[in-house]
Amino acid sequence: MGRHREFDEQDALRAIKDVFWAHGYEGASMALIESATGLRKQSLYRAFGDKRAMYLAALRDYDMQEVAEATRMLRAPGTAAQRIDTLLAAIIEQALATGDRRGCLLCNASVDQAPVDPPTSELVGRMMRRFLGAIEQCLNAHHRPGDAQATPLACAVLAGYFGIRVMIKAGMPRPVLDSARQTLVGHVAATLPR
Amino acid sequence: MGRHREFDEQDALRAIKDVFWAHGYEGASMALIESATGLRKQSLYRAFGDKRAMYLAALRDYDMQEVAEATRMLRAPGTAAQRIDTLLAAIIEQALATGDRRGCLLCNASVDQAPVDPPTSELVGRMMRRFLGAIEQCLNAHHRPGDAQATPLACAVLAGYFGIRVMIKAGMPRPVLDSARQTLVGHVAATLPR
DNA sequence: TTTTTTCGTTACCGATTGGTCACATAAAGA
DNA sequence: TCTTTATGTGACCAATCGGTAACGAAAAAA
Repeated sequence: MGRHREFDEQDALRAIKDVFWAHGYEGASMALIESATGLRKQSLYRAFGDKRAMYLAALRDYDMQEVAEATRMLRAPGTAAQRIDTLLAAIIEQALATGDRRGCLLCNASVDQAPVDPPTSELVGRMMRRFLGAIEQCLNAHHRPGDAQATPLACAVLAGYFGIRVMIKAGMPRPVLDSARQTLVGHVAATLPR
Repeated sequence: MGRHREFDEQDALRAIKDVFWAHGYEGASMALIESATGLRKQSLYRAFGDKRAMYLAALRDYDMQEVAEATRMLRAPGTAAQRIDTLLAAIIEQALATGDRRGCLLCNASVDQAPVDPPTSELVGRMMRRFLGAIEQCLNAHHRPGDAQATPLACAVLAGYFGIRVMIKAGMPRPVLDSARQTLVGHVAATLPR
């Protein structure tokens, strides 16, 4: 009994994610979300709850889609340094080629909502810890006894990742971004010889 | 002819900066700014222009106060690695001790307004370039012919700085922050032997 | 076919948004 | 002292904010 939803929740959530991604939480008005999804607010509220719930759902979707994709790149063939270099180079290249300044939704959420909204803070913390774990696992893949510990190095790589994302948003030119990337990757290669 | 302003513009600007710092651009309502400054909107609009102008003025004040302070720390006695370590340690310590999650206004502005507001983008770009120059100068202080180039290393240090600030906002625990700091500083020390 | 549930749409809600106008007043120059 | 200018205050503005109530229609179960 009852009627089925006419729109695809996944499609709608992806559109919602794009709006939060591009405009942040406060900057994403319900009017923007309506036009991005092609749906009316009542349908959105019924499907997802209030605006905050939509934001958290978008964050979770980002985790399952884009963060998972990055994690996959960290498991690709090659040395740890090569994989990290590939990931960072792809991010820089895509940003400069398309002029896309949305950056990383996890980074954006950390800066604009995590400090003021506890549920967001908790979710962001979980996502970041998992991403850190993926980096650590990547570094450990070629780890041999006697090598430097991977954990602190992973923290530095994570910081470098977020730093580069911030610098992209600030409009820093390619040489600066590439220098940061090369220096970071060079350090990884030197610390984990293989 | 004419009457003088009754309030101190510097004091008011500092209060405005604190509001944007803690709440971001969209999250900082004029009502918040009114109560933070103790002034009515009309006085604020007359003194500073519209909200956007207040934001840019706050950003410039942040540049002259807090960024200048950081730059000063990078000119303190000691090796380049020691100075950078002192700066990062102070940031981490202050954040964890006071629970202050406002982070760095330059970083916040890069993430939430630079991508969508050209004047902010331009100002943020200038500020970041100057900060990068300060880091480079710090690295060059003990630079000797034959040492690695300071410029790319400075880019990596800047990325590490912003990455740590993002990780603080995300609520990452002290060991993660300290690991990132120590790894970064260790790399600087190893690259610029002195 | 009838019943029941949820659908999508429209209209509407009070609150808040950034910003302006009018006005009495205080102060500096003549 | 008088004039002029800019002050601070409060009322007021349309627009937008996130969210809800009411409604006819569509569809699944009986």
